[in-house]
Amino acid sequence: MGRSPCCEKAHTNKGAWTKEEDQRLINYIRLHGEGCWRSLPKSAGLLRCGKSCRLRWINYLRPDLKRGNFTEEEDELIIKLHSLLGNKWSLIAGRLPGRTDNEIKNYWNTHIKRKLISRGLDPQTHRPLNATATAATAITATSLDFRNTVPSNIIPTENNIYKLKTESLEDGNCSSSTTEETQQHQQYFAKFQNSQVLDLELSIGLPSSRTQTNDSSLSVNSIESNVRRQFMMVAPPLPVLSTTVAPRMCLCWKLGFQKGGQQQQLCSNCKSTSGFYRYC
DNA sequence: AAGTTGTTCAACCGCGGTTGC
DNA sequence: CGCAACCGCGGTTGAACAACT
Repeated sequence: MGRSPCCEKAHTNKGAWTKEEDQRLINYIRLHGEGCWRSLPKSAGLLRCGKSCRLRWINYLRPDLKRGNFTEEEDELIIKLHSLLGNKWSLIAGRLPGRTDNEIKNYWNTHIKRKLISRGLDPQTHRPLNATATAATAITATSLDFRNTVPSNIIPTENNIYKLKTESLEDGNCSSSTTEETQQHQQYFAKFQNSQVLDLELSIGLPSSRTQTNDSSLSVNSIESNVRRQFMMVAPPLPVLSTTVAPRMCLCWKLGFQKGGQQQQLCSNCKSTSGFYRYC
């Protein structure tokens, strides 16, 4: 025996909400709070599916919604977050107080896509539209977007750990060749080196089968496990961050919430005892 | 003024993970 | 343990409106 159905579809309204329906929903949530969407329509006297009530409240009626046009700062933050998270609208919305995932998704599709194209960038990959495939994969790896294949400059080591090949960049020379690919990699890494953005001893690791299935950290409701899952969602079954070689990565700082030297970037919110760095 | 095309965004749909029975 | 509903998410749709011809 399973649960009983949430609503009788034959007796539910669809389409645009009326002011009366909105008011009923607002009044009910003011009195009883959010949640229990299944029983809400009946209790509130609404001929709507619980799912529809939830959507209406979250996307339109919630009192903390910002409304109005997006600011330039919000635009840039959305672009930055999208380059890291992909189409994870709810995660992106979590970083923009007063904005909903639906609103950001619509805004992305109607405005930001065009904005990026006008800048000569692919809105999905954030790479130059005319970039070569090899250069693109290098950018992909170093910007921690693992949705594509591991590029040739990421070299496998033991235990499924992949390392970025950087030794040829330390003295500014390429020991193997001066191909266009290498030059592009050099330029890209040099940019990071100059701005002290990334520790080039960054390692990425493929999650082992133990980590994926038996690691107790995945079964507990910890932030660390959530972050692991989020990375995996962005990039299954591609690499997740490994902290075995100290990839100091604080997203507060990466997203522009913090300033200063790299070692000070790891805010207390981001540090975890297991060595994994949180979103915060 | 009327018709056509483009844009916006609220709402719906279907899927995957979770949870109650 | 398996089934079925719940919940939340991302993709898509379509009505309303604006801009253009």
